[in-house]
Amino acid sequence: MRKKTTIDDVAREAGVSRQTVSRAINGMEGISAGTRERIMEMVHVMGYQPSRLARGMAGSQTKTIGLIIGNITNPTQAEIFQNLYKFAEGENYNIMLRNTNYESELELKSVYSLISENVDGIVFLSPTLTSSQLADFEQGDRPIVVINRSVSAKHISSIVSDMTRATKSVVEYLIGTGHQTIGLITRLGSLDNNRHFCGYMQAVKSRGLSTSPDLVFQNEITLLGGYLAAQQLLTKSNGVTAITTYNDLMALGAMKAFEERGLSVPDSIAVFGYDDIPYASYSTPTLSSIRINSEKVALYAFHRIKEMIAQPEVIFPEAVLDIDLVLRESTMRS
Amino acid sequence: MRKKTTIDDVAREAGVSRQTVSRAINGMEGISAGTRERIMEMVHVMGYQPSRLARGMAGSQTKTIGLIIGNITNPTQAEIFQNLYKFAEGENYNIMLRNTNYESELELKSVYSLISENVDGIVFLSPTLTSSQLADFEQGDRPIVVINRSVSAKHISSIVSDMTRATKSVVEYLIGTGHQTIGLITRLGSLDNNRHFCGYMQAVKSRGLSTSPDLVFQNEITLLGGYLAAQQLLTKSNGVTAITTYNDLMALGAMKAFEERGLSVPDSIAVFGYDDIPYASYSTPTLSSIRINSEKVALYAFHRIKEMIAQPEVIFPEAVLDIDLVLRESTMRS
DNA sequence: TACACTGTCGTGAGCGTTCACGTAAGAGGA
DNA sequence: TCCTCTTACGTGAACGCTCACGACAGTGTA
Repeated sequence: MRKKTTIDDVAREAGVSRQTVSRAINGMEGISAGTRERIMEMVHVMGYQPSRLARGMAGSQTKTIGLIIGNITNPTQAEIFQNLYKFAEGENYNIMLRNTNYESELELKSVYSLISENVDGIVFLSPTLTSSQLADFEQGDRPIVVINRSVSAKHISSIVSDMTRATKSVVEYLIGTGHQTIGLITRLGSLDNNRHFCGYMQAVKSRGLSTSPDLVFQNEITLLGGYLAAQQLLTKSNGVTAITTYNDLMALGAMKAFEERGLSVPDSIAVFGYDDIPYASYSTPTLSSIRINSEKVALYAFHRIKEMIAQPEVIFPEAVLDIDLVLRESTMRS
Repeated sequence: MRKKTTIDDVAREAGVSRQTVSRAINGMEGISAGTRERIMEMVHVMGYQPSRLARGMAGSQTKTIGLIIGNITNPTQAEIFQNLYKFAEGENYNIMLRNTNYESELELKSVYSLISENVDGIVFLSPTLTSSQLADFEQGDRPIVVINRSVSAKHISSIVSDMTRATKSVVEYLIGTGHQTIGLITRLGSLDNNRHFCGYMQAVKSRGLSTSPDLVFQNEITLLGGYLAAQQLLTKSNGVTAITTYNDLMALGAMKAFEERGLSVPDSIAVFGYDDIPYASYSTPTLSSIRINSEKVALYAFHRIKEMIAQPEVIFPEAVLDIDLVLRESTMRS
């Protein structure tokens, strides 16, 4: 079993002290250009790589940020992770992932587990916990960035793509193209806390359309969830001619249910998704959706968490990101 | 800034030594039931959580395994990760993810970065590196489990779902239903190392069908990759009536290209996917595919890596997992 | 009584870094 | 010459655990 080379090995070989090697590899001041070069050369030759564990122990930061994610198989969340990972990797940061399956208990537990992992900060990407739950709990002063939720609390900062406004636009668009009865297929959980539902209600009310519990269907945020919700919708004869869904997966599931019942999309029923996942432009019919710039979301989140780590006392304002309506076949009126 | 409670805090409060607390929380021997209970009570009250960093420093293991993944937005890889995460979480193991975008240089770099992270073992889930590349490199004696590749080397063990055999079955099935000219849409990279291609060739040759470079198309393992490959296929008038694809994403992309050209699937051209992602049963037409039991793959990989960590000298045999043909509309002959 | 053994607990060292110092040599000014 | 300041290093401690011991009481055996 070959021993790992340590900073002491390098120091001995280079004929300097441990601390000088540290200064060299961390680009600190108080070292001459000559010695730095000599040390870096030696580092390269010996294949020395500093241990993250020891660095975390001794230093104040671990250069690791935790990411709590609802479900990594969700294409949008996966894409945000991928982008976040890309940025983090570029600055030698580490991402420690926690997959919670949207279970609120597990999400809370994950926060503590990440803290025991000594992460510098936590990014929260899951719609499960309510804003007040997030604001309430003790996170040991570690900065938290919450994506897609407005949370106002110390050490917590938000990055939101305004789903309420986006959904309002969607519903208004559907109304504008002549739809009078619009159904809502959304995620499980309290509706008060559901930005999708809120946007829907705002649009429906402002246009004076009828709102009925018979138009709202909740299920899991998956293909199957959308499929089941749509089946349920079809059991009610409520005259729905268009639906807005919580995300594209639910929309695609719903479209399958409609197809199986011989209902053509968009002629019999129009379907509007959310997230604009890659499948949305490959389905039949192609799916209208809301485009989220996941790279931008990730970039903002990464910058924000870094800022918060560097300046723990500063309170940062909520960042709001643009979204775009992408119109495709599933809502085209012939 | 509230200080974290350490093992010493707990020891002082419980009136025992540090080591006794360690014995209690790690379920070690040499401690009476009474003291253990008293300590655990105190641990709970004080909300003590051992630091993974310190454990890693002091102990021989970090309880962390690295996972090198080609692309987390790929549904199958995401699902395998999710399952691996589930098993790992259950045994208080940590997964450290590396997303490589199939770039071979990044994959090699990731191995070293994971080693500097002091992981106990590495699981490799990406088709990019060849078996010999994997077998060759120095991993500092850390055990490696490679999924979907046969590698025979010390400290490296394989879990494969036999893609060669599965693809052979697919092509034989297509031939059995009357297809004479079968196209192949597969990933980029050398074909020698491509198990999909090998299975295809075995079937085609054994049945005495024509094999031509005009029947093989390579592109990225994505929806777009499949779409582009299919477009290319359509430029050649090669009489293809069925294709087998490297995965479902490519199949779905290809189906879109066929649809755009007015070719109906399966009547004009049959399409067979691979992986059986959730969306395969929601597309129009639904997609025939190969089902991989990703939970089983993850379970095997996790057990294997644990075995290898525990018994570094033992050489484990390759594990081969079953696969199933799932027949759906995209290959139904009317 | 003397001895070995077993169960329960404590002690010191060490993991590989960074941090807050201390120190020595040389430059510059009065 | 003496003092101060700056540059370029080195030194000990600390981070929070585990590991390999050592110690001490109680029990059994000759």
